[in-house]
Amino acid sequence: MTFQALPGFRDFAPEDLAFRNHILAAWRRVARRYGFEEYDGPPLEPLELYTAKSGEEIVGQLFDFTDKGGRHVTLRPEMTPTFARMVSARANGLRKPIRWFSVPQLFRYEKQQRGRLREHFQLNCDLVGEAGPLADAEVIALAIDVCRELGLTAADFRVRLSDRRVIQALLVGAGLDPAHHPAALGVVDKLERLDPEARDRAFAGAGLMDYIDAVVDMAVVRSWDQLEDLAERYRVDVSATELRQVHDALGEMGLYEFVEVDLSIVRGLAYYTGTVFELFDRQGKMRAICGGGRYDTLLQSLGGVDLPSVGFGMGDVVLGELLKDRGLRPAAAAGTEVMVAAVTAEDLPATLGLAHELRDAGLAAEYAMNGVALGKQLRQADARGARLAVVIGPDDRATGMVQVKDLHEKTQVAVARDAVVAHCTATLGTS
RNA sequence: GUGCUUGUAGCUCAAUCGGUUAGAGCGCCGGAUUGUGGUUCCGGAGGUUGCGGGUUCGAUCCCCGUCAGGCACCCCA
Repeated sequence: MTFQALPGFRDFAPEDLAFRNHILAAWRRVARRYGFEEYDGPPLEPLELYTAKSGEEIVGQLFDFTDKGGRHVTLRPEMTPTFARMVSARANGLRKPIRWFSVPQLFRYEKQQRGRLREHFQLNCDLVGEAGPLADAEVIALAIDVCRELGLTAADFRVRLSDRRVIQALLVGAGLDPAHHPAALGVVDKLERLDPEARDRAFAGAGLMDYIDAVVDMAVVRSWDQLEDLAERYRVDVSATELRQVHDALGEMGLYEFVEVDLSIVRGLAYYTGTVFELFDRQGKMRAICGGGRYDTLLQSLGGVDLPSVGFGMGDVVLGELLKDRGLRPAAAAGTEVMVAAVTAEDLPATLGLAHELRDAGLAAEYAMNGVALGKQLRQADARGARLAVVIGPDDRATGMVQVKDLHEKTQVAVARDAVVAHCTATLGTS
């Protein structure tokens, strides 16, 4: 009988967990750098938390079941409802703007594909209580800096920046009734993946055949000039003030090269009210690394407090694939700092004593348990990444000395037994 | 959930038209080396060819089913 992990779920062997921790540590470093505080909620939530706003349809995408108390529960598919609940309950007492982040493991019952599993870790950053465009720029800058922190450059990824207020103004200018905007946004969201024929079918399916040109014209806007031309053609006032301010603010931060205005970005979720953005790899062969935007009415509808908000989510799967693709997967950290080696079986008790003293001093120490030849033990020391090896033989014990080898510098010195721990601590501390 | 496609050692791959005991590199283990490491040399372990069934004298190879991965759809955290 053999077993394997469920489809879409991952085992994390030490090498894999080291990589995951590498990503999550970068998330936390950068979020704290921006003054964000970490929170968490339950991984299991009442099903109603998600069906209340999204409807029963999403149950098909959830890991839900009935618990022994008869409650209908589900593994959390997203963090926003939990976040809304927690912030709403405390909003009156929290100084604004509220900067909170979380690194939850989220679950979704969907057929897995590359970059999309049934479980992933996601950095969630939300800034609540500030309606101005600098809040939008702040969270976008955070997302960019996470990627930079991990070694990615402007040659590797970009932010595609848009604003639903601008999109909707253009659609109104083209004569499209606001009631049809959600359908139009739904088509725009997948526009770049469709060939002309499929595109026409999508528009027909949405009942928007008469607006194909208008919607496509809007979606191809990549510059201020194009935007102004379009606004002029529709004789509509599209100042795009907020979008320009977000863009300018990121430029002031020195992040201009990472950001491109792109009105084809609309985001699938209905609750975005202003700025929307996504991070993509430059080659455009992967799914989005990160997505987010402004949602000024969501907290009101979910938690009852009326506060403007902006935030994003960034998963570990696509990001990890991009890092691996760019050779940015770090070498595994050394597990052992000092290998204590015994020359003969009679020396083994002495190695046990020294290894434990080293461990008490906070160093990662190991010794060979199976009495293999000294050369073998030193080879093990290399394999384990140890910087130092301490050799103890009968001669050393007779003289009260040990031999300390620096495996990187290829040097060896005799050190008094009583001074070994201090010697190792000093050597490792200065490297 | 639907369609297409792939599945050989821990990893990357090979195996003639369906034909003898399924091979190689890397990795792993051991030895050369009984007080000194990464190189080198020698040796070894490791396979129900994803799993189950069918066709055939004979199946890694052809057919069916199933499981898993990939791609597309659906959906988008």
